[in-house]
Amino acid sequence: MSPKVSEQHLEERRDQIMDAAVRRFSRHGFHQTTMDEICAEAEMSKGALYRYFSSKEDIVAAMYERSINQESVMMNEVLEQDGPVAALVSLSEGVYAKLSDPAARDGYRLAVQLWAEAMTNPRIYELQMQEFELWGPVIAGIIEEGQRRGEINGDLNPELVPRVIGGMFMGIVLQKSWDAGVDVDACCRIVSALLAGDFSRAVPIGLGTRKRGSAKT
Amino acid sequence: MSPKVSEQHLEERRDQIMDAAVRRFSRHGFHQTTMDEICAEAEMSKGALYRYFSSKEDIVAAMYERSINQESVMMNEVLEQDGPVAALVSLSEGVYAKLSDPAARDGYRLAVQLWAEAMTNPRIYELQMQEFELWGPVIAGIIEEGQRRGEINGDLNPELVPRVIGGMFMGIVLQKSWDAGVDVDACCRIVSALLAGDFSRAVPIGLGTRKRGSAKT
Amino acid sequence: MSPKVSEQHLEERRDQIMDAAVRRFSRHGFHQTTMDEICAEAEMSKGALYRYFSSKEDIVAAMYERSINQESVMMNEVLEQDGPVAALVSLSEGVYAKLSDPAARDGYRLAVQLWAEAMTNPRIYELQMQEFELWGPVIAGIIEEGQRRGEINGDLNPELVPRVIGGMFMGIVLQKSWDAGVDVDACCRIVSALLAGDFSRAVPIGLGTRKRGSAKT
Amino acid sequence: MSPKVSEQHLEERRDQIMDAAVRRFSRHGFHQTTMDEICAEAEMSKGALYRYFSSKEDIVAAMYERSINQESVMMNEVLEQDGPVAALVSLSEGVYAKLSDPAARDGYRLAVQLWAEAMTNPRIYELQMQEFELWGPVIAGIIEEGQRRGEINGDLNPELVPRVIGGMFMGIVLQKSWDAGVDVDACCRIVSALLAGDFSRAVPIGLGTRKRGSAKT
DNA sequence: CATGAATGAGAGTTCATTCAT
DNA sequence: AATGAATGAACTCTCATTCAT
Repeated sequence: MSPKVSEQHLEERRDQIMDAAVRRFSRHGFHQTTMDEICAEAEMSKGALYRYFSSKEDIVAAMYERSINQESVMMNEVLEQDGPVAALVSLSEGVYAKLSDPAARDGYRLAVQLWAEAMTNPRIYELQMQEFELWGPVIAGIIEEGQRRGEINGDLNPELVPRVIGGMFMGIVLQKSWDAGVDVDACCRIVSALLAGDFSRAVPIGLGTRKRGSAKT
Repeated sequence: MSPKVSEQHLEERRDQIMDAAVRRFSRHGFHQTTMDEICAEAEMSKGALYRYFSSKEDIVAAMYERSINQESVMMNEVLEQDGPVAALVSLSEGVYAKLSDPAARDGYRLAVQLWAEAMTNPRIYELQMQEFELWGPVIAGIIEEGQRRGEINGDLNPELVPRVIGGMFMGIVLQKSWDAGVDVDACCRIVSALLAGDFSRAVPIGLGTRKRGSAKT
Repeated sequence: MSPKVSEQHLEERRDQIMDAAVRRFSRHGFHQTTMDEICAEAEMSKGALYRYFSSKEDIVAAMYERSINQESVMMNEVLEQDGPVAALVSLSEGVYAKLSDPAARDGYRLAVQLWAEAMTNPRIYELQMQEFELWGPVIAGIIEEGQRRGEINGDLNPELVPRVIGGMFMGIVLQKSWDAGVDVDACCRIVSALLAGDFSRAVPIGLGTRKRGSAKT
Repeated sequence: MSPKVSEQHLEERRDQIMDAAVRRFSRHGFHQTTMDEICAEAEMSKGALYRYFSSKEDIVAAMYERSINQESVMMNEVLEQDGPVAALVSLSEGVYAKLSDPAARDGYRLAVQLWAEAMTNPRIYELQMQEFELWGPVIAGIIEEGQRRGEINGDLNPELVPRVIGGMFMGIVLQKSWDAGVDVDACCRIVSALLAGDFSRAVPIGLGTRKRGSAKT
């Protein structure tokens, strides 16, 4: 019998390390953060840390796994909606809303660090792709449904729409990472307009048919 | 012996170094690239390199300056168009077209590296913002014009539309950096549809007014 | 609860640890073996191990003591023989025979590790000398007897003959440690020939006095 | 053109490092010696050292190569002799004579360290075998010649005689490493006696034929 | 008695930068 | 101007040993 140290304790320690690492990676960068700093931030000795993670890369991999788990849980909630376009907009709103939360800052700034890392590190790349696979097919499915219903432009490749929609989000995350002052809610409204076909009309006049702006009639 | 090295020679040497650095940063990452590697790639000694750049960061800064100069030249060309929406679409097409060029790969992969770097390095951050300032106001101007004409949704904050449109581009760059196989042209068509209000309609019914995608009638 | 753990239990545990350590030291080297590995091999916790031995060096010291005890038992058996040369040969045969046993491999490979260690570690050195003292005087005694009888070259320093004979054995052990394929029995025959004055004759002519090798008559 | 730093300078630096390493390895052991200590002993910075050797193992490998080169030069000198037995004895005398030189102490103590290392490290093992290949075939050749002439016992496997003769030397080296006081010259005389069939005679009497001891008649 | 989580000094190695030539 | 040898602080990771449970 091992003396205490439950499964839970073990998980807590790992979380403690990951949380510390998120903070440092996010604020100082992945490569600029030393293991010593993570230890200090986690209030733990080096030896202890290495008992739970065998390398810096390992910590990052575990972070991905943790967030993939959390996201896949969340995924199933946001889905059911009136129609494809509404689903898309609602999905976006959910996702952008989290960007507004100051508490999420470390998390999405970390993401940017890891995007760069994924370019160069096959293991991180693989995990990044796994995370993408969580969202990509869901959005692609919505698009296909929308195209069947005639609500979404049928000329567009449904496989690639997630790349554009996801890309839009990534781009906003990036800018929010640079500048906490970016008004994500307002950005989200622009995104929603784009998705709802409400951003522009090629020919302005026509008038009566649909009025631009918030006015309904 | 010539009394001084010509301005031109100096510029050529700097370019030679920057080109080498772009290749290494792009392929191996900014932090993973050593000065030795840059020297080897540039076929130059350490001493020579340090004569032209006083640090790794300095090379990156010079890269930004170089690309800012190039882009501001290009800027003035793409502008004049029939109307705001057409201008937007044309701008996008120009910009995405470059992503398709395999020769540009090192360049945009470098960009991703620097985005992460800008998050933690004030000097890089400043330069990144300068680059953004090149495009942001231009797009904002187009949006305002579009809103005046009633062609673009007047509810949207024109200051933030560049963030979304630029963000979309960044997101595609990121994904193209990860996977060279991404079909950027097809993505661009999706972007154009979004910008042209041609992506979706909230109400599906075929009113005949606007033709949607492949749908007949 | 029993008031105290039996002497026997204690000895068993120590043997269990030493056996595990022998295997690891032998296969991976003394310095390359970690306490963790010994624990794993001994199927025992770190805490338990440290209850029986207070350091890595301590384990090695105990190993020496154990083998010194075993050898001194064995010593008394091989001794009585017809004459000094026969005794020497018989002693060698006994000792080399053990090298042929694959089960002894870990043991003699460990020895090589410890020879190197004895060079720099005074405590190990002391133990190694103790082990030598087991054999040295015995062989020296045989030599002196042989010299008295006129069977062994009287010019040779009897104190040093054990060094040469023992050295020969060590050298074979070393080579067998490197290459399990070495034919120790054949080597032993060479050793016996050397000891019996049967290796060479300075003058080749077949004087008939002593038969050489395969030569008949 | 590189600025100074001839081939010779480069070789001197490498020697400087190897010499320092020999001293430390020999006196404190291979594993107990840190790179810092080698640097200090070589009066050189860590960075400088790593310019010449990319790892601790690399230093050892270079040492082997250096000594293999030196030995193979020496090899060709000692060879020609009156007959096989004389050649053997002369070879031994040459080799043991070097052990008596106090200046050689670091070198042969290092050897012992590496013997242990070779057991466990394939690269070192390979080099050790290479070194053995320098001597082994030479001695084997002498033995075969001796057997042809009837001067050496024809029953003995000539391939294995080098193992025994070399082993004898290794065993003496080992003991000299432990105790600088060992009288190597006297040991060498014992070795010579063994090789010359002058160590013992199975049957003591016979008398007149050959008298034991230094006396000629 | 036993456990194994925790410690932290220290190992080998790297690399941006300097500077004598 | 150019060279590349030299520097040494800093890095990631290891491991013998301790001790609360």
